[in-house]
Amino acid sequence: MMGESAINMQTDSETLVRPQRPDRYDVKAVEKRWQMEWERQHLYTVGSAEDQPKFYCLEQFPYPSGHLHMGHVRVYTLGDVVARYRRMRGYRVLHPMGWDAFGLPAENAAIKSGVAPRVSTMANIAYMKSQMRQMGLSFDWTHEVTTSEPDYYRFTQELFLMFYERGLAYRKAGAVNWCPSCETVLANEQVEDGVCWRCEAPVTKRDLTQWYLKITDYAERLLQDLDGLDWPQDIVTQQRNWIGKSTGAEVVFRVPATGDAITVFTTRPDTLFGATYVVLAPEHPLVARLVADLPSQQEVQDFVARERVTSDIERTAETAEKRGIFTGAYAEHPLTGALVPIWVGNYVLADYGTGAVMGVPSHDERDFRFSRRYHLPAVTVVRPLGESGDGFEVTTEAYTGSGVLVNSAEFTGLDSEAAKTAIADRLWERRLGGLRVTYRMRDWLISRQRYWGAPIPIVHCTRCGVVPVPVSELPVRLPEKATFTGRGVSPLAQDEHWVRTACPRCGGTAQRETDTMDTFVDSSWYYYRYTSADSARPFDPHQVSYWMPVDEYVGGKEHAVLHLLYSRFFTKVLYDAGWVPAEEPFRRLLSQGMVVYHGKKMSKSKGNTLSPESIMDDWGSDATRVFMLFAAPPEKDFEWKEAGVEGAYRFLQRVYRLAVRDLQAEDGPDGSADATVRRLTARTVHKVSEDLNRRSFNTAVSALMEFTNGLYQHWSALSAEVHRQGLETLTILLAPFAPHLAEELWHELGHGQSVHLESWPDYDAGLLVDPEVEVAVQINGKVRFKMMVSAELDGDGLGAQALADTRMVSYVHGRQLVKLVTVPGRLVNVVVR
RNA sequence: GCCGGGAUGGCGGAAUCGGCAGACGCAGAGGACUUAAAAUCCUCCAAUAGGUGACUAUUGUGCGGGUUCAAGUCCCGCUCCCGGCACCA
Repeated sequence: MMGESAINMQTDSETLVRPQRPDRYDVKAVEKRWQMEWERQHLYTVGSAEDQPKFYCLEQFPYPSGHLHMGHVRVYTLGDVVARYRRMRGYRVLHPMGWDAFGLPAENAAIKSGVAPRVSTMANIAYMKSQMRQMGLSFDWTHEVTTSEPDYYRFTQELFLMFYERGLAYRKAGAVNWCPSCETVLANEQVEDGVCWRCEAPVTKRDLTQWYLKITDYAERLLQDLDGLDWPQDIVTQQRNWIGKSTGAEVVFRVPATGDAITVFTTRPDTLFGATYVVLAPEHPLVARLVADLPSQQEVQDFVARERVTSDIERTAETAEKRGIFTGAYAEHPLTGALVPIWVGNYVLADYGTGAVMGVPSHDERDFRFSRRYHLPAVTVVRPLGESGDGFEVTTEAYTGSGVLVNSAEFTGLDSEAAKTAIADRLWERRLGGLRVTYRMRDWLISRQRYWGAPIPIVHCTRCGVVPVPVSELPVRLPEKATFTGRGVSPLAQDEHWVRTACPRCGGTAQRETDTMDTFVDSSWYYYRYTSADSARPFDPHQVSYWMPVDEYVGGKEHAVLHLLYSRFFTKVLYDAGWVPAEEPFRRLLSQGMVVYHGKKMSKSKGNTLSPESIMDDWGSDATRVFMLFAAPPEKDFEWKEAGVEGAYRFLQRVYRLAVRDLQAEDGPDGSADATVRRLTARTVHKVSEDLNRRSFNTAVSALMEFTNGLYQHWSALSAEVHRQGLETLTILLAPFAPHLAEELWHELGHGQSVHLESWPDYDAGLLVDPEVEVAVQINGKVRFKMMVSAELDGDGLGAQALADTRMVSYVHGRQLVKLVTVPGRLVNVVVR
């Protein structure tokens, strides 16, 4: 109650402060009117004319949190300008929107307030959709998808089954990332600096049997195909680093005492003769067997147990000490036959390479420190190229560079590169290893112990084991009621009625899988569903082959190795299954920067949030859009400034006043500025088109401002025809940026049809160059004066005219002309001595 | 440590292929209109020195070198900032 009256008072005082004036348009009324009109006309529903070239313009769909934030306003504005521009350029444009609607916040809200996730989600969607309408975004809502609805997630489940059939979905027991705050597991991509990407709680480890998607099978293709993408360099690099290809060799160390073999991975097989010990990760499966009958057994088991409870952050910290313990067992060096001790060490990662390394103290910094601490021997086997003779010996720090091999039997004298292959070849001959490529990327863990996600369509039968739910029985629906405790197990597991089911294979009693899928699975294929949102299949193959790939994808950088990597993986699997025609989903990517406020990223905890609705109320959607576009290039972060929106608002009002005045303008006295303004008009069309093609929205807006300034400057000397032509061109060019004002002006200009159905203007290329141009005259590289010349004047003529200029005399007097450089239309440089 | 991106007036930014650095906007100053203010329209606005002045000279794109008739842009060597990865064998 109190809040409401406060809001009313504010509205009243605003009306008092800002009364309507004849020289201003009523932003709110104009924007509202056209939003309703566009909707009535279904203006942005994709047309049926398949003879036009297609353009798929996509922006990352939001999680329906309840309100749009400034980041959303920026992405959707950028995408909307692209979509509107392409439509006017004659493309058939698909510009859909939908909801990434599964996720933890809805479930956490349910725990707190008792409102069912689906109820709060749907309410949030309704509100955010109204905000998008208020922004004047040209979405085609007939393609809307909501990932949490059964008619979407049944297909998410079907895709999971397709992955399962192709051997790309599997269950595995192991230590997994656990977020104690979200009470669920996380994929590797979702752990950033040891903390949960969503809630920033430190991630711990748990031993669980979980479902994975085999993204590692696609590592090489995901890496290779990066080359063909029109993506920003930093995103490509991040993906490349994440995949982390590394070329080296596998080396087998036999354990004579037990008959086992330890395989290690190394990128430096050339240093093999310097290997003086072998280290296993604490989690390595061989550890227990190796120590089984040794006196060290208890001690080693204690060490392993201790290391396994240490968190990843602690264990992988730069400063972490290298701890290890000798197992008491020995392995045989594959080429020298020497017995080397087998250690267990905390610095060896279980899930990279083979989970075991060879220790080469002289040529690896970690091994060097480890060997010093535990007094393990070191042998120098690589001599740097600069060093002469055999005297070189590693003493105070490891030498990790390449060079010439020493102390390496018959390989001595080879350079490192040659030795890598020579040694790998020898290992291969002896069946003790060979060349090998590994990747840093791990398989994608998709199980989540939460309710608000797509149930994994699997049944566990006591007789048949893991059985997929037949496609005909999809969707596996979420139970409508659930008990939300937020305690470590999926709420689905507590619903006995839901869990109990019949085995699809034998009909016996069975239990449903109670984990749901990571929401990144939902968002890995939504852009396919958009093309045919009402299809009875996951998507219509004809629509997909027509629309895909996405021509322009706009989104945030934070998804560089999350959504953008998963979607590429999904697309490759769909391609292999013959479901889609293209191997890459997003041809072109525009990754937009953050909107910063008071110097910091906006967040509730920092208390520096800005509400889009109040800004749009104050200044209107058009001004908000124009400022967003004008303030900075799209990929850069920018600081939200009230004065900046005000500037955009002023610009739009200025355009409006120009139109109102020019509509009443008589012929100027002589039309003497007609030619100038015709050229300015052509130049502006050219500039704005070029800028939109290269996504330089800020300079496009500035060109529109210059155009407006030019029309103001010359208005009294224009014929009525040029007045009108200038004004109509300005209105059309403004349409993608400020759609409401453009529409209003277009109708004021007497047109009955929407400006958004107009074609993008052409221009006469002959008008781009002024007949007279100003060229700079440099003497020895310094601009000394300028002169007006005909634009056609060639280099020789230009040089002659510059030298003949009276102002030239004082500069060249008594000096010798060394060189004359001319750039027609731009400058002359006279070099004298 | 490795990888990527960046540094331009008081501020956001522009300069697309090596060719007049600072477009456009914000802030600021002045003028017009007004009883006055706001709003609007017009003009000025890198620094330093000189000149009443139109102007002239010098310096200037993080720092130091280089290539070139000409460098914000290309090359070499640094500094700092932002982002990503990081005991990955």
